[in-house]
Amino acid sequence: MNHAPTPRPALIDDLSFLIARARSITSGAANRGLDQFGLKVRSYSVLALACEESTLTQRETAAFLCLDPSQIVSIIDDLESRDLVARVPSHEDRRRKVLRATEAGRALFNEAQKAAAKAEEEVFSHLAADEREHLLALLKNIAFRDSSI
Amino acid sequence: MNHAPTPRPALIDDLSFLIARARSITSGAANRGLDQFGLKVRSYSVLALACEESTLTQRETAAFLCLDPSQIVSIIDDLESRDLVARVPSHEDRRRKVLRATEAGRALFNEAQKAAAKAEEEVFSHLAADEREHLLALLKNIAFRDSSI
DNA sequence: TATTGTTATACTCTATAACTATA
DNA sequence: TATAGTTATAGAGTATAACAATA
Repeated sequence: MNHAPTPRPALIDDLSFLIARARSITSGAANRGLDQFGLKVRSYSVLALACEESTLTQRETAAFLCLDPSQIVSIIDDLESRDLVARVPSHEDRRRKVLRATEAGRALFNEAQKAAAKAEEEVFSHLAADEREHLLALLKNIAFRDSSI
Repeated sequence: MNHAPTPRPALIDDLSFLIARARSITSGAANRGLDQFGLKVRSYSVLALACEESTLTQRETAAFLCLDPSQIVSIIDDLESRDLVARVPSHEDRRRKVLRATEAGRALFNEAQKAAAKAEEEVFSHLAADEREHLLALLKNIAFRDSSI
């Protein structure tokens, strides 16, 4: 006979909960570091993608950032009004607009990236280099498990 | 037709970005699993804490979930109106209200937990048991690095 | 007919200040 | 004076449907 209460995994051992709490902490730290550049995590991420070698369309950018296509419009509007990124129409398919960072956008991103890295360093300071590598690999497995990336 | 080259941005090696994307995926999956019980990740988390051995006050619950104390009120209002949790005033300090799950709350949580676990299983299915353990430890280090928990 | 970017809208989440009752 | 819970409110984030231009 088993009258003991069913063993119940506590919330603190729940992966989803820990990811949610870690996200709250890291995004808060990143936003504080990015504030001086007029950026937030989302606009910073869009700018980062626009600075990459293989630039993406708005649709692809939205998918990569887990945003709805409609959400990305105002973010790009803001970045474009500050001459940090440009919407470049594709001449193969004129519906598609490729995101490309301007020189000013790249310059700002270089500075913003340092600030973001510094802010994140506080959050991850307890982890050794090999632990961060391992965490990176595990998270990539989750974040892109359905993706071909 | 595939106009876009496979995106390989540096952002994909950013721990904060990966945590944010993983959170988006896991919370989406959890919310879909919890919907049938009239719960979301946040109300589920509050109910989970109310079911634990050492119950918390509203203030402590909010801190644990990285919520503002004001945000927790409506969540508890909802759970209490459905007779899933009770606000129990502390007789030592009558300002404090301890959160306690009712029998109905525990019963619902038992079912909801199974659904949440099933939904999360899809997200973490690529990870072996030892990888999940390692991820858990690493995330705990980040999520509670300033905490005494 | 389907897709890209866009607009509009509504809903949820987050952050802040101020209030009440207790200490 | 300080703290726990609460209220009100505004701003940020998220989700959905519909539209014009293009394929």
